[in-house]
Amino acid sequence: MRADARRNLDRVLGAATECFAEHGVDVTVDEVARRAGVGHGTVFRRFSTKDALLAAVLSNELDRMLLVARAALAEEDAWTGFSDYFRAAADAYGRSRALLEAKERCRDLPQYEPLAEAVYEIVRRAQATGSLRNDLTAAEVFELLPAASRFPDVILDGLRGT
Amino acid sequence: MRADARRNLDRVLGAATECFAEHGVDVTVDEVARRAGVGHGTVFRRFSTKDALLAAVLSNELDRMLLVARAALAEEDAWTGFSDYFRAAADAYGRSRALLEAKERCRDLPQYEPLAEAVYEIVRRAQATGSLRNDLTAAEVFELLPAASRFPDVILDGLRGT
DNA sequence: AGTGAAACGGACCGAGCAGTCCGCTTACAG
DNA sequence: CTGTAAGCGGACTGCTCGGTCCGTTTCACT
Repeated sequence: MRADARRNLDRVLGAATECFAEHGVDVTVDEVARRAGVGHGTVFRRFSTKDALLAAVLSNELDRMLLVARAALAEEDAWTGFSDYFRAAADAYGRSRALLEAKERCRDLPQYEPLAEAVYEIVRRAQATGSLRNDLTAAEVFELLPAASRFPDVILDGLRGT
Repeated sequence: MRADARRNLDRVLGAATECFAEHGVDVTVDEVARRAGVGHGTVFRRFSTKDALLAAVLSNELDRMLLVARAALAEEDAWTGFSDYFRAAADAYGRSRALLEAKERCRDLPQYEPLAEAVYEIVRRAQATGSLRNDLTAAEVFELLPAASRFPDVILDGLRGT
């Protein structure tokens, strides 16, 4: 790959990450291209559709979350592991509008399955010790993330076991 | 106003309420017109822009919420009043995507100011008795509504005072 | 320096949408 | 019953946006 192509690819991915985070999934490809300092034809050469560009950005986010999830499982205290991961995930949602709006889109990504499994285990473990209330499924717990991005302490208080 | 015009106006408002609730603010005017069983020219004769149509629908929702808020203030127990209103509001958010997506749009409506005042008083009263945690402003409390529409009990647990 | 392939980007296309317009239809007063 | 103004709806316009194409530029290897 030519050096200029590589540089432009990086710029496009960076610009897309920022644009999707700030303006959500409805941001135009033109806006991404402008921020990257390239023509929008260049964006479409690397990512055949706007959806492919979004998928690439989401993919990076999921990769990062998977690392955090693995670290949470390594933590010996179940509640500490859960709340660490929960706060990190809430923070990610708070930083990116796209993550909120494209939650559904993430299900098709290859990273989704392993992340879902790790997260399920984080929740199961915390519920088994009684530190996390057990009247919610793992999926339900993570539907609280948007709210938790603004007020993590309130939500974590609500989630504590009896 | 002619009888057929009146009937069509009602149909359009009803269809718009349903469409905005189900599909959010991006639903097309054509879709609303189709559901109402009229041409879309008819919609635009009554509501000069799509935004005016949305405003009319949101207006109705705010009217309903204002009644509920007044009832909550009439309740003698502060926490009961608060949680009654909070549950009702969460329920409204759960039923309507438009309410979530157009929260900002509501600020310009005439009903907003009186509703905001009533809601502020509901929160202030509950915080004064210590039943509602007081490290959040009224506005912040109601940022939790989207999450509360799914899991009211979790959120209310998190909101209870010490 | 010269050359060929890779990369670029803006002109262009088509779809979908908000909003307009006008010839046709229909309710209702007299 | 009839005249007419209110009401109707679909064809049309203008604009935005995703995606394509191709003439021009740039890289990198010799």
